[in-house]
Amino acid sequence: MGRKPCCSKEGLNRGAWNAIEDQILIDYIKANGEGKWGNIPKKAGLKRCGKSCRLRWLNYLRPDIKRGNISEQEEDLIIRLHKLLGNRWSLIAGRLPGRTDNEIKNYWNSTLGKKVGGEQLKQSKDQNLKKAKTQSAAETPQFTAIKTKASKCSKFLVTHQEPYKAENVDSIPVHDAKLSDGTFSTTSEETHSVNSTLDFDIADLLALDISDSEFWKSCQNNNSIEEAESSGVARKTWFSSDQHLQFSEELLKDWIRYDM
DNA sequence: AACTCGGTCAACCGCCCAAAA
DNA sequence: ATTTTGGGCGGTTGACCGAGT
Repeated sequence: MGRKPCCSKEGLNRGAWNAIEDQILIDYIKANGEGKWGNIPKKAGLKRCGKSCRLRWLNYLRPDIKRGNISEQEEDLIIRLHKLLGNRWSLIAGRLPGRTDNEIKNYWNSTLGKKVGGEQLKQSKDQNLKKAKTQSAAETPQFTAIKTKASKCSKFLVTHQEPYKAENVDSIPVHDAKLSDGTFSTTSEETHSVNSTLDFDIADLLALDISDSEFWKSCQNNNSIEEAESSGVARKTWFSSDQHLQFSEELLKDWIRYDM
């Protein structure tokens, strides 16, 4: 029943890699490039499963890997992205050059999770105290993090969750959100081309949208987009006439690594 | 010195999805 | 259209290490 394993486990080394195995793998990938992981053990003469080779290379041996000493800026970005994307470690890692999903996941589980969890607990206690004191109407969260399952679709239907009543948009079709060259499909001049290595998916789009919470809140408070705009709150996301998602340079710089 | 405990992190596991057959 | 395969992902495990007793 179920899938057969990626390779026969018999006669294969397991556990920690040694320096000789590392060197064999490095030499092989330098000569032949990444990919075809299943063939590597046989061709390189490694007694390792292909998956194990892939993992060792991607998480440890790759030359562009940054190790340890996660800076305050990186930490802050991880926290913010985690708030938006949940445990989407590979997506989060994709915004942190040189960091791997495994490293970020470990860092979160060992350090940040507790830190953030502790702060959230404190904040929620403070909030409850405040609520009890003021007896004010419960503050309903308008911009909750949406946890999605990883999707590699190229076409999405994004349900619009913002209180954006002025145009009465219930759903925004986003066509060909990621084209083969990594750009967005739109005719607008406002479009920014993004680095083709980015894996833009539904969570990214939602994350961008949620990031504009200040503007949408202002819309709700002012009951119109025009008043929100004139009140000086910067708008970071919008939809063009053909209903393609657009986003400001400011927002891109904030969240996304990109090439202009 | 010996032991326990908790934190860290590399590695493994099983599942999922898309591409290939 | 269906099955198989390869690769990617998040969750979990277990070895290792340092601090505390």
